[in-house]
Amino acid sequence: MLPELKIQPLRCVLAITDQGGFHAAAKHLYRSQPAISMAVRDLEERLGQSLFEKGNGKALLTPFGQWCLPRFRELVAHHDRVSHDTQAMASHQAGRVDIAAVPSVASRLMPGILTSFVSEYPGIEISLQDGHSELVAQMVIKGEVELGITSLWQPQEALESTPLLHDEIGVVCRDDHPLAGRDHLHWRELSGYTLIRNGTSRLLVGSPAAELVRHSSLFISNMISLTAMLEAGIGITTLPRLAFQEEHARLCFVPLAEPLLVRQIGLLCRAGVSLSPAAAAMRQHVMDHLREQEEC
Amino acid sequence: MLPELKIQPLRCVLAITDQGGFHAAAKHLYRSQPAISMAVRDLEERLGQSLFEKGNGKALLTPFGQWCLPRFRELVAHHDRVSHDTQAMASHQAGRVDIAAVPSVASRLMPGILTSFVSEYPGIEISLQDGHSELVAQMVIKGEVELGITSLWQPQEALESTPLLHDEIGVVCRDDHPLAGRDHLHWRELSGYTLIRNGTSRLLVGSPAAELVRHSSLFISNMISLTAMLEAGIGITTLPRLAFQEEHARLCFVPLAEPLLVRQIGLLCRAGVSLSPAAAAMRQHVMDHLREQEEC
DNA sequence: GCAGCATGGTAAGTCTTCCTGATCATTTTA
DNA sequence: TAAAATGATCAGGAAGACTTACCATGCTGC
Repeated sequence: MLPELKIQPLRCVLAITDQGGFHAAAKHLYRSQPAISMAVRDLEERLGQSLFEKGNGKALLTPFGQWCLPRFRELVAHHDRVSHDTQAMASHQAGRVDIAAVPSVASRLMPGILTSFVSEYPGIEISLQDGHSELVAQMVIKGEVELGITSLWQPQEALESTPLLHDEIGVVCRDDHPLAGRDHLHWRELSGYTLIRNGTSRLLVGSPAAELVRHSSLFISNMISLTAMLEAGIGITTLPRLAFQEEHARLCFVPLAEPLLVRQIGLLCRAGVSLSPAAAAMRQHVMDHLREQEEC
Repeated sequence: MLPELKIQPLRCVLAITDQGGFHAAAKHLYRSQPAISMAVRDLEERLGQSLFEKGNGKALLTPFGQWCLPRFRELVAHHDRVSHDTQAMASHQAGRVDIAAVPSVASRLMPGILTSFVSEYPGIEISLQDGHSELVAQMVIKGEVELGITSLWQPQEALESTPLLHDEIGVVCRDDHPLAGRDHLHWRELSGYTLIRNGTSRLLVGSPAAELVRHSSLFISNMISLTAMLEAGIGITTLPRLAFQEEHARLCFVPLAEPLLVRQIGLLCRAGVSLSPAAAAMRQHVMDHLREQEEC
């Protein structure tokens, strides 16, 4: 019942009126003039009414054509808008990525990654939030964010994970601590010192060093409080190297050599659901960026 | 650069999500299932991104697809709206006609014409205004109205006229006037009576009866005033039969037989410009209506 | 007045697009 | 495990759209 109006013939009508003739329209649309004539004739047959006056050699709109013109113009404009937006979205010139990352990654890695990303894809909106590793995984699963960067704990059904880098665990203490200055440590050397647990301490679980955390009675989750404690010389703690804030002059990081503990940092996304173009671009960018950095 | 999005493939995408699958969409659109697959694939290639998840046997939108869906839906809805409105306008189910007519036609003929017209084309808006014959012609020329119904004076370049009916000129007088009751008159019989001129008196110009109006010293343009004068017995006048209001019981109309004077009532429209669908329908309706009435 | 140049319309041939019918690979259901 | 249903793929044919070439008409300038 409803005739299917194609966009091109409508564009022809607009071009004819705007350019003032069939020939001019043809040149403007990079078509031959008969193509324009035929498109118009076909459209007129579809509508059952003439759009242009016949007979006189000029291209004049009929009243019906005048009535149609603004509607056609609107529809074509709408089409072009959708086409343009869709194209931009598909080609990573627009869009939005929501990312979650563990605090260490968010503060140490993301700034560099995002700097180059925004310069490469200026149109993409980015939202970055941090949370501890389980929270990150949960947000990805629930779809609150498209990408998560966190420690890879155990493989989960609903998640697809890509390893990004290894982050070694070490001991953090004040620079006047007896252990400071060593270039590596055995876990047994820590016994006897006050160990402050933190959110990353569970990385020791399952290793010989788990013994240490069992005997620790201090737990500080907030990183700022933790560093304050360490700077005050209250005790020592274990941290992945990434989580260690180098800008604290009085603190130093000593890798744990025995057991050699690393946390695997990886990129999470929902399994089975493909990413939005913007997120896919971000994922690729993160991987490229880290691989590049590794090579340096 | 901008890909030309055709409406049908977009409709396919909507149908797939709404009907919950390619097969269901195919049935819904009266197409074969491969047609749907191919339309989607083509669209995806055009956009450079997938709209549906691949691999798992189900039709699930990708995030990009989800982003596109509402935009596609809007565009298709817009298309259908334009298509529907255009169709309605073209098939006389909607639209607008502006008409001008001389007062006699507006009050005596138009009511009957418009009654049947509005019942046949309920969607068409109508505007009717009256004015003397030259004004009607001017309004048509200026494009203020599309159609005019008036006395055909002299053919004009810018106007295309179609004769509709003949309207004979006669004498109007009070029922106790010596001339009342006659079934026709010779112009000479009027001499000696007080003749009141009116807007239609110039129809006598160029005929032997022109002599009469030259000696008349009363001119009344307003029809209500004129009839009041006639009812008061102040004098007689000449009028086309259509302009004679039969509902005035004390007035009677006597045709002028010598000279036999008629005014030609005709339909005017601008030359060289075709009518809007609604106006074309009205024009046809007016002609049909009067031809039908003539036959009765 | 007539040649030359513009307008748009028409016809035949070619190329592309779109659709169908049959068939396949995979997953879900009984 | 057989059967049914999903979507993907391929070959062939119908329909559309575009191009080249030509025609009819109206205006313009000498």
